Amino acid sequence: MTAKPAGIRDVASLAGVSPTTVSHVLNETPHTRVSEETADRVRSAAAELDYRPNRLARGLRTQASDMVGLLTEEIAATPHAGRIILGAQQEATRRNLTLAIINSELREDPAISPEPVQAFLDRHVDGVIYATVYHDEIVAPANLRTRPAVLIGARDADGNIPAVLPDETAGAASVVKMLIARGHRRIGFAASAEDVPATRGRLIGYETTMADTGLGSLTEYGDPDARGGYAATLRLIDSGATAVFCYNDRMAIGAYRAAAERSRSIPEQLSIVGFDDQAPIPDSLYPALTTVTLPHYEMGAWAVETLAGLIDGHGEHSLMASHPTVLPCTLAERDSVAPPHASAG
Amino acid sequence: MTAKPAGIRDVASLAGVSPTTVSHVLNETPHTRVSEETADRVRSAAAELDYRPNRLARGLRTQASDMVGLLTEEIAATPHAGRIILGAQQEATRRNLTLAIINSELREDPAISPEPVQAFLDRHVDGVIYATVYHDEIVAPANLRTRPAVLIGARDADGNIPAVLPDETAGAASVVKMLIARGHRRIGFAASAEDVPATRGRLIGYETTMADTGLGSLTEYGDPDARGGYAATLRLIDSGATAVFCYNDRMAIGAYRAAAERSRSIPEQLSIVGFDDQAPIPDSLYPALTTVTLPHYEMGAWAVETLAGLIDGHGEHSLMASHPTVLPCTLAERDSVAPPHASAG
DNA sequence: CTGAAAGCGCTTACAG
DNA sequence: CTGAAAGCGCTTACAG
Repeated sequence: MTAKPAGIRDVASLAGVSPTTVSHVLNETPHTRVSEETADRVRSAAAELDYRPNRLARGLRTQASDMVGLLTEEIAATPHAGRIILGAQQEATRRNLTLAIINSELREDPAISPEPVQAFLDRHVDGVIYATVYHDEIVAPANLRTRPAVLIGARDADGNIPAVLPDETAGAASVVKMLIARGHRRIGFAASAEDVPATRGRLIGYETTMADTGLGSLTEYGDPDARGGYAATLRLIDSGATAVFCYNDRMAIGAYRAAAERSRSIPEQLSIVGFDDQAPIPDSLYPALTTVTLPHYEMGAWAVETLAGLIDGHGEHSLMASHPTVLPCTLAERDSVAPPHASAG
Repeated sequence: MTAKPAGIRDVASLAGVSPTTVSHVLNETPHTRVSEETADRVRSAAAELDYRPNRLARGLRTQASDMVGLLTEEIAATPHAGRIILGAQQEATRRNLTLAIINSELREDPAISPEPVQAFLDRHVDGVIYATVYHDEIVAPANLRTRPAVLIGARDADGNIPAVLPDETAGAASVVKMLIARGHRRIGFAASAEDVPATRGRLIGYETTMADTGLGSLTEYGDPDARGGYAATLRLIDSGATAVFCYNDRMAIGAYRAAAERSRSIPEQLSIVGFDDQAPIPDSLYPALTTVTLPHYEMGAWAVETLAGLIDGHGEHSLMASHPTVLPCTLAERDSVAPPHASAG
């Protein structure tokens, strides 16, 4: 019963045709006419034997493994990595591709290490995705250029590899606009002084939106953690802010503490907004934190989709590579925002 | 220059030997004597051509893909999944295996879905790992039994598949022992009423250790989130607890709030301990939360190691399957524990 | 509309 | 100590 699984010749002999014909029918080879009757016989033979083509054998022959490699930079370092992987995996399954994963160490160096890439190439993956969340630009090793590739979270220094990034600036702008629509005027920003794309993008989004609306900006810097958010928020409250927009959710944790210390109830007396939608923070705070969700799932899916296009040769490669694709961050409204209490400012 | 990569025959002709010999040398085939001189020639030819054996071709021939599949149940649902993947991936790389990942949906049903397993089998993976964090027991689909398999986070209902689990009970016990060693007597447990292995194991660890030490247990139930921890801790404080051990870190967030509300400073007037070491909670709280780290990385690595053993046929399969392997949870001591203030109790 | 034959790049009895 | 030959399970020109 659990004999060895059926091969293409088993199907062929059961259907009374040649393996060639079985291959044509099952793969729906274009420009190949097979009579409907024959095709039906082949299909039922395949079904009866529960024939599963050996993907390894096919790969050897077609020089395509139907496998894509995802190289994550220090997967464990970011709590969001899971959603990138999930997006990539689901899109891969949708396209009948298998997703292989290798983790590489987090590195200061903006150059991608060639070893993990080589491990994928040895596997003859059809393409590779490199996912990072820390760099502006990376420089790809030579061996990565031998195959279709796509970047998540960084752009290619040489401008040859398509990349996808979250639209941090628009995300921050949407927060400020929402706060203004609710009636806030004195909107403080608890910024991070780290020099990474996220800090710059969010700060720009905040500042330009404030300026565009004729509002003065109110920025205090702190470390991008609860302690930094606490200190920055204290100063922001003392400067008369009715709403505090935090660089990230971790800072928002500290903002809540600062509000409690200054006896400001949230959201009635102080509105707070975070960024990242980093589980379990927003739902662990009381009231639940209004924040911004990063398009991690979407970036993962985009990467596989784009890679598949490159592999199939629809490569507007150069077009895409010159302008990184930017995916929207979406506002996740929960309970930490209300109109300002006193009409300050 | 970027001509097609060297094949085994290129190496063979450069070294002046047959492909057979190249294969023997490079794979160090046992029971095969090749003169050192010839072997050296082969190795330098391979190095010179930067020969990388085609793993697909080898797999077709040897009927082994050197690929293992990791099936994660709703990878995105758990913030810990990343470390399981990391452990599995690193152990796989160490063994020259490739890790493929497929996510399956979270299901109430304790039966593993056969489809994702089939997707792996079509790929001819050498073995599959099924990782879940929610079930007691799972029932494996028939197609999983055709290949070496290993479970993370659940045991096999039929007792045929080796499994690995965190030692929740011992982890909880170690917390209680530590608290007792610090001088606490009235140690409260903020428990969860959810019926999953983790809730049961931690409660048992708490209760038996208290009982073994002749201490009465002090348990309050709540939802396993910040709000639940808040309510339970309030009751625990009112019952005179000098230390509160929370079922998980999310409850500990609420415990901190409860302590603030009752004007108990942490850790001087109230010690708090969590469980899970769920980033970014412990370091986002002030003072930083002492908690328990789950062996996620280790379970991932164990799974690949065990699977590799099964694949190579060192299968004490049945022995292992009957008794799930249990890996220790380790105490992560930070700043939320101190000796009790007043010698209560 | 269908099939015989070659070949993808390896490994492995087997023979010498 | 070394090599010729077969074959893993497919796909794909090519021929008819």
